[in-house]
Amino acid sequence: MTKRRTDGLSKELIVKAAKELLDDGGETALTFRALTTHLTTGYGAIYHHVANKSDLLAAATDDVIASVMTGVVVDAEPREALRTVALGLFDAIDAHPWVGAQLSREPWRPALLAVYERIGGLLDALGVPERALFDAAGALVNYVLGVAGQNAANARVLTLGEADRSAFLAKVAAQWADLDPERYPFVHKASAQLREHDDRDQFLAGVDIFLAGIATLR
Amino acid sequence: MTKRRTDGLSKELIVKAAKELLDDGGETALTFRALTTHLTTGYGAIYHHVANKSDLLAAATDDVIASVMTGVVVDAEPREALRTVALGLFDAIDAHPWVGAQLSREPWRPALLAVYERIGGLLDALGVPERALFDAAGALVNYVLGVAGQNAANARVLTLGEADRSAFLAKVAAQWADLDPERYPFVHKASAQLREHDDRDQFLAGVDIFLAGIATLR
DNA sequence: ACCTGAACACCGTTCAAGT
DNA sequence: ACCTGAACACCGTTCAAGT
Repeated sequence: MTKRRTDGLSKELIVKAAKELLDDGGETALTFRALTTHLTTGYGAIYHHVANKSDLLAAATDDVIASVMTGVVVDAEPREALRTVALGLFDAIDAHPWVGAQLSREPWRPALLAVYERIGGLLDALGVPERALFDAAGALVNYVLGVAGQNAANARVLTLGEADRSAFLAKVAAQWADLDPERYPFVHKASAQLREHDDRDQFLAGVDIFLAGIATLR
Repeated sequence: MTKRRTDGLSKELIVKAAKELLDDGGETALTFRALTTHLTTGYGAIYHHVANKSDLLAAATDDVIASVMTGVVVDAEPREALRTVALGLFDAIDAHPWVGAQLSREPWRPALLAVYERIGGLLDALGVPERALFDAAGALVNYVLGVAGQNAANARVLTLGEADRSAFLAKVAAQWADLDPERYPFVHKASAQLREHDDRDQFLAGVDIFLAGIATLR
């Protein structure tokens, strides 16, 4: 009954609106009701362009990953390029935490395909022998997505309730420190480092451990 | 109006029922309605023992991980024990795919704490220098959970629609093979290995790459 | 203290009807 | 072909009322 859209709707427009809702309010903010308001349209119009919510989330994820994959410069030598690509993914998922949960859902989607291609290609350029290339790429991709997803989960918790990162870390670190050193020697000892650590640095340290391990495959 | 429970309800009983629903029907099968039927009780009775659905999922996850951590034998030398623990987690998440999505949600929960303690302790026993221990443990835990989660996502897809694993892998491998070798040289080449690979073996190969990388930190 | 179940405020998705 | 919005079949959660 209200006025009809004059400009045509499209999947791109819907995905763009979905990304805005997700970035602003997290995964729970993406509802078809919010979308219809945002786009001043009806449910059917949206369903005419996307199959369902899952399809919409996947398309939004593809979008974010694709822009990382095309945006990152890789004219550096393979080792440095790998670190750059990994950091690019880390930062993108940090900026769009909802991507983290999505990536592990449908590994055959364009998003992950591009990631495998880029990382596999760079490992090849690094001189990893062909027989080990598939396993090495799989392991590295999974590490990158695993950490990034975990980090995104933390980011989600922070935006929801907690005041700020350092206060949150201090709280968890205090819990770790309070644990019985007899039963939890490692976690107890690690509490100080937990409080002070930088997620990005630790992520990169892991990438380096990986690359060092891969170097032994030669 | 129907007859009242005579035996008392408890959080343990609720968590047990939740695990059964999750194992049988996946994440979507866990609803409070299904729980009330399963336990022949009302909503309020459940909410009297658990705070909300998220709390219930976390408790069920803690349960699964705890039984892996106590069940796995670790009198082997550290390197072998690490592989055993990693495989135990992999198999548990494979058997309970819903755990995969949960683990990355609240890293300060008992479940992840126990994992960090075990893996950190074994890395310590392996001789990783103290300054590198925190980063190494973080990286390895994230790798293990990342792969396991990804694997669980695949398992979820398989139980939902696809006939069987090899048919599914063959389909995705065919898609990879069809890609333009100019644009996707790595993925195109890797399609044969994708079709034939064993998830468990590839997972262990990744753990070994990691341990090799960690060995260089000495 | 523990349990019951109607009710509330949401969801995703469908579909007859419009242009 | 594309869009509208009422309606349907679900959710998680609350809460007055019971024992």
